[in-house]
Amino acid sequence: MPVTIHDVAREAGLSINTISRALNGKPDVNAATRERVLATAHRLGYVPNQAARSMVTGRTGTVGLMVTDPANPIYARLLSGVEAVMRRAGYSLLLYNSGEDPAQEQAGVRSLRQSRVEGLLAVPAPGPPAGSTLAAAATELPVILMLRQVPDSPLDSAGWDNDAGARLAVQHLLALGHRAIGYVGQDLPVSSVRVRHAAYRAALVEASVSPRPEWEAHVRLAAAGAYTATGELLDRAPQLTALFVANDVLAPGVLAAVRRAGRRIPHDVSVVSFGDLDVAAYADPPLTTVHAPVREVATAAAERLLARIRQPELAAPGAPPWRFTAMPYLVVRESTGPAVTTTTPHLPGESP
Amino acid sequence: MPVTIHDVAREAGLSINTISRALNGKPDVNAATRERVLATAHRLGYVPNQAARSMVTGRTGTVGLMVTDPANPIYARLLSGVEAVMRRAGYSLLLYNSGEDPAQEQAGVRSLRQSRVEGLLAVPAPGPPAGSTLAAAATELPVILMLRQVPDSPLDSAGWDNDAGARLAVQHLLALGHRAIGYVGQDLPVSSVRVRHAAYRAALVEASVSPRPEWEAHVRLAAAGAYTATGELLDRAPQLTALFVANDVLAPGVLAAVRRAGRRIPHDVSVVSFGDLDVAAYADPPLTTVHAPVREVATAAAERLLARIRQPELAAPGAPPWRFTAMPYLVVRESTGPAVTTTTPHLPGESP
DNA sequence: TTGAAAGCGCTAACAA
DNA sequence: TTGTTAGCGCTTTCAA
Repeated sequence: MPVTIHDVAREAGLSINTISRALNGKPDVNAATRERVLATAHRLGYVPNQAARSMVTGRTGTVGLMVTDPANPIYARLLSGVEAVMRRAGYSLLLYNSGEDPAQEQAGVRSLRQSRVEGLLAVPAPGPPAGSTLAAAATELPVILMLRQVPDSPLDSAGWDNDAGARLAVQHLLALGHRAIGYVGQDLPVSSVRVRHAAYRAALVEASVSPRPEWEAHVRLAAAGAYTATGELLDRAPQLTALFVANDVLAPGVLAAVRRAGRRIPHDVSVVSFGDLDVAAYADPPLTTVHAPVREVATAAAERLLARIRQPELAAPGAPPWRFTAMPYLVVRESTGPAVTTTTPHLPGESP
Repeated sequence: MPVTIHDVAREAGLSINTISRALNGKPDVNAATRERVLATAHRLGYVPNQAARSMVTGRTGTVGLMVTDPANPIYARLLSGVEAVMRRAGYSLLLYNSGEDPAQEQAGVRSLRQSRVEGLLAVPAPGPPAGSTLAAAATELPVILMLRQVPDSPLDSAGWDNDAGARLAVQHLLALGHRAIGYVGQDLPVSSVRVRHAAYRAALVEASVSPRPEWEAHVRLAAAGAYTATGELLDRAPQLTALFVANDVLAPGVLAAVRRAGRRIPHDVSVVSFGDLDVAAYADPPLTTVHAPVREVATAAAERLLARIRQPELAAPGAPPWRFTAMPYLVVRESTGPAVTTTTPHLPGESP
């Protein structure tokens, strides 16, 4: 249906070969001829057929991007960063949403392989078996994991240091004198969540505080779930003077629940979050949060993928996988403050 | 490089034709043969080449999605909704970000046409000339505009009623007794922004309030810009008792600026926003906002595109374009309250 | 029920 | 500098 190279050839009175050469900027084309070809192609509205081109070149100029929830601000930013790098490199982006579902992930990999994407950037869905689909895909094309690690995976991956980031948050609270520090995180069996949770516990232990299950809330849904779960948490463990919220998307719900419980932030309860989305800076009070360098990860992953596409030998068999780990850092705002010691009698003249 | 249908044919001792028929579920294939083909294909890890298939069928099974900023939560949701519909229909999604730049939009359309997308869903970039690239594309393939209208465009489009939505917001403030109502909106020459702005003014006029330019702030960047601009606005027009914020992404900045100016919400300044993103529900105070039915628009646009792909005759030449207009509705939360009349003396016993 | 052959639109040898 | 030809992997007639 659309205009083909034959149409241009006929119209310009040349062979299809010459059209192809002229349009692709190949040498050995008379300047005047090239001019004429370009003009004719433009006049006819000719746009080359990528599929036909791919058939012969073996290259599709397309990479796949698989995320688990494109509406999540973190993935939206990730997508935005990846898209920018790929567009500049002349690659198209085929998007697929696994929705945290391994079966969808498998379907997505198949779909993307049908499209002969030259590489794949993926946030792995939870298992079981975690990462097996992506590992299988990696035998056929370059695959870069993003944000979540798969245990013992030989695949390239880019992310940030969830352990260090979570410790930063908890240590900040400890340094302020807090001991009864609660945890609010997602209930997802993926590495990023697990690592932050483990780091929270480890940081407590290192400060000689025993982690307690009843100080923790694991929520399924985002903001709404966090609201409910935090309310229950504060009922269950009223002694908590601080909360580590493992993900910014939960933070608004947590803040609302704390206020609903009649506790002031940070005076009664300090809150540190993880992510540093826009919401953190403009929450009330502005959230102290661990900045997650999303853009950095997106750019690094995308560029690594481009490098692997261009130099397949980068992934020598048996060579250790490439790993990019961005360092999160703490952004102190106004949702954290010194622990108010309620067991110590107030000094004279001190306000309650 | 990958396994081809020939490899499967050789391995199974059949012709490529039979392989194709068996794999595509065509009739007239012996059950045992089909079984053998499927097993062989699976064993070899055969995945059909979509490009080759497209060459002969003329269908690519791909649609294009062009947005102006995938990191914006509204577009992220839109993308998510579109992806869901397309995935269920067996279509792949090719993503392109115009970044509000008409030149990029043009490059994107070209790229997507090279990929022979069967249809295009697009949030039009601002002009000039607004929509000309998309209008040109529409002569070649089904195009559905989303969220923004292009004046006098013959293209199908889906969005919500920005005029009604903005009026809902302003009338809510008027009904609460506010008269000095300010406006904070983006500085983007696109219909959605313009319509909300015009509706704000119209609603004031209809209530016999003269709109004043000094009551308005038009900001370039999102939250950060809103913070600064709102601060200036409140300095310039301290008499404002309410603000209509034309876009949720600006709201956090506005709230922060209002607080920074020492004004309480809603006691001193009421705030209504537009969008109803997560941020609105969990802001402090929870934002009264006009709910923008993003998912509804995404679904409607995607389904319309599918319908047009399947039945090209839906777009009869000269027929009026399809238009889907979802109705926004007001969600009253806690950021709005009655106007406190400072010029009227307090009644005895009334609290200040 | 299966096979042979044509051809989708294009690029890349190779010839002229 | 330009034209001719082969063929990428697949589906679709048409024959067997």
